[in-house]
Amino acid sequence: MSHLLDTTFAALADPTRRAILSMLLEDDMAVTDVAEPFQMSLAAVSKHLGILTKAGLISQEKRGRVKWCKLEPDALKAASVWMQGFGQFEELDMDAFERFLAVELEG
Amino acid sequence: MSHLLDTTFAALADPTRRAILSMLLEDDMAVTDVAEPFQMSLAAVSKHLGILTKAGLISQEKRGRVKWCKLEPDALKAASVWMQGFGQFEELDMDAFERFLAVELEG
DNA sequence: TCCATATTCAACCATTTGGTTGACGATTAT
DNA sequence: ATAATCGTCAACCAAATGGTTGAATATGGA
Repeated sequence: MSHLLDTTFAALADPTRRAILSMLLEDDMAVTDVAEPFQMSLAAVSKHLGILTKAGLISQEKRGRVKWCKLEPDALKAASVWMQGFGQFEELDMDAFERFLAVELEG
Repeated sequence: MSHLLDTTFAALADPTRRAILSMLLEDDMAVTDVAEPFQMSLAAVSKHLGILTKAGLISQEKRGRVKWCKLEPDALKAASVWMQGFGQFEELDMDAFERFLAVELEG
């Protein structure tokens, strides 16, 4: 079972985290600025950013006293490949899909 | 915020549920047969199937005393469209993506 | 130096999640 | 009619999740 897919999909399951990813699509942001539009504490947003970082969906780099958050879209590749296998809605990359299933079943 | 994406991604975050989806890719199956390869109780698998059903990823139809489980791949469409927006790894359907972001931000 | 800003940490809390077990209802077979 | 099979339900449990608050750390500016 792929721990990678576990953490990726779990990270994407939360609406706050998806909103954060959408925000980072436009530009890199500091933690404080990421937190601003949300009605929860800074600490809570910081936790969400930690989860996104652990999932590899973003990276964080500290410059001075501010920590910059940057989208890492490649991290969605695994999940995307997995999903493609189930859809008639987009062209099917069956080779990539079966490679992935194999990896996941092996563990 | 899209409750649809919440439930879809949450459903996909569990390895047992992803394994079930892979099994159903080959053919429709009865609940008992779905449960057979797993080392957990039938009730636990039944719960997983309930979660997949609620997420729309599978459907269940009772014929006689056996309940058949069937993959519903279209349910992945929303999640797939959302993910496409973040990838450089596949051709970008930016129109569909922005429509989706709009829906999600409205709520 | 002293204060403000940026961020995390630690402890705590309520809710959800993923599992168990045993009893139960529905259906089929003997 | 009785027994076996299919599947769910209800109650329970431990662990994970998503949030809070207050203190702590690190850096930058006056």
